[in-house]
Amino acid sequence: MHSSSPLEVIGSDKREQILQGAMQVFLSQGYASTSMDRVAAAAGVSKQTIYSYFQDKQGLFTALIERVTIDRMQHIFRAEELSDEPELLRYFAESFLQKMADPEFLSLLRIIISESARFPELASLYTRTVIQRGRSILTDYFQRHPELRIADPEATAQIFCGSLISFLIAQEILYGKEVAPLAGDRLVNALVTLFLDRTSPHPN
Amino acid sequence: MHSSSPLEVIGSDKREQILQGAMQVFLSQGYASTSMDRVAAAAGVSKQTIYSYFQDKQGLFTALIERVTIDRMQHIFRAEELSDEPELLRYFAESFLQKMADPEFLSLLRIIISESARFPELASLYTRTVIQRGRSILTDYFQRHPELRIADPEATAQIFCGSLISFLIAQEILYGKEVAPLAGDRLVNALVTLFLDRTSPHPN
DNA sequence: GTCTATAATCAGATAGAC
DNA sequence: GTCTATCTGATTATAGAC
Repeated sequence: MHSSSPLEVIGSDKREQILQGAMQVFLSQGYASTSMDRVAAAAGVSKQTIYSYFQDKQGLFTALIERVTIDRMQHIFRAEELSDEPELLRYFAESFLQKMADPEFLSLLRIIISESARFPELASLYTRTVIQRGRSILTDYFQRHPELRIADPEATAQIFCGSLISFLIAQEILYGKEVAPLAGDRLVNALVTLFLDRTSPHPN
Repeated sequence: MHSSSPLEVIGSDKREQILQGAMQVFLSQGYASTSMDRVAAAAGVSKQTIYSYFQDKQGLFTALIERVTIDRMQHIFRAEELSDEPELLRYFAESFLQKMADPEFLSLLRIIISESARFPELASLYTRTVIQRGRSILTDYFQRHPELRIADPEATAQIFCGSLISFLIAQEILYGKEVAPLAGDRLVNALVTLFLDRTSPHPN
């Protein structure tokens, strides 16, 4: 650990290469169905090279998922500072839905759920970063907007985020797109309406 | 098939026995990590007996999941006729949450998501029975209650069911119970409030 | 019909050449 | 440091005894 190129900070190149290959295979095949041979082939290195960078299959998988989880979390909530405009509820829903609809994020969500029993610490990490984060942003927003008359900001934030996530699971993972299609626009409209109509009672 | 214990009526006994064993192992270990040896041991039969009732591992898994899906669906929506009382929204949420919180249902949901790529037809069946069913019950309800001013009943029904399902995923599968606990009562209250407050504007 | 024993394949992990 | 070749054990599926 004393070899001293100035830019060594970025971590080893081969390690990155292995993680890239591992990502392709693990995210599409799942943990148990992924063989180290396929990871080696996808990464373009030999198996022994993988074992020199990672202790075993579990170690590789854990390192990979931890990294992808942190990456995705930062990407989704990057500078997502909710200002105080009322239309920001809609903006949050739209951008949340759009960002989480990318294949890599959906694969991550699927594998986190799949392996939640075998790797509870990964599921817990996911909950603490992605889910908790989204919930607390909205909780803060509801607390700063008493005119929305949200009695329980935390539970309501869970409802808001949860309806978006389960929409993605149903449509994109469980083939709802083909079986019972529902446009994302309609979901966002219905969701925002549910909240915004509370400020101005209907003219009746 | 001529051994004649009086209780032989229940359809092939061995087939049922195999499915029971398969359920234990598949639902807890997932598809790829389940070996036919363990299924045989759990069912108390030999491997060859399994192969005489089912074509192969995929065939056994498919038959099992199809049956469990239909079973659970009928159990959850049994006589769940939504009458027209307004408090039925709360009753629906409570009973939905309670029935879906049982371990067998959660394991089924988890494995359906896990294997959605390898067994798309199982995911599609799940969507058509469980998800579509819940959504359409609520869609009908919203359509029969125009005083709730639901512009898009279908999308709104998806939001209602979705927030319940994702709550279970977060709390029960992704260790939210330990990391960021949130009581079911609070979720149901917040959810119902969101809908019922729309009928009677606030006194302001 | 059901079991024991076995075939053929493939997995994760390691040893040793360069 | 990286690769080729290999070991050990487990897996799916089948053949043949009773």
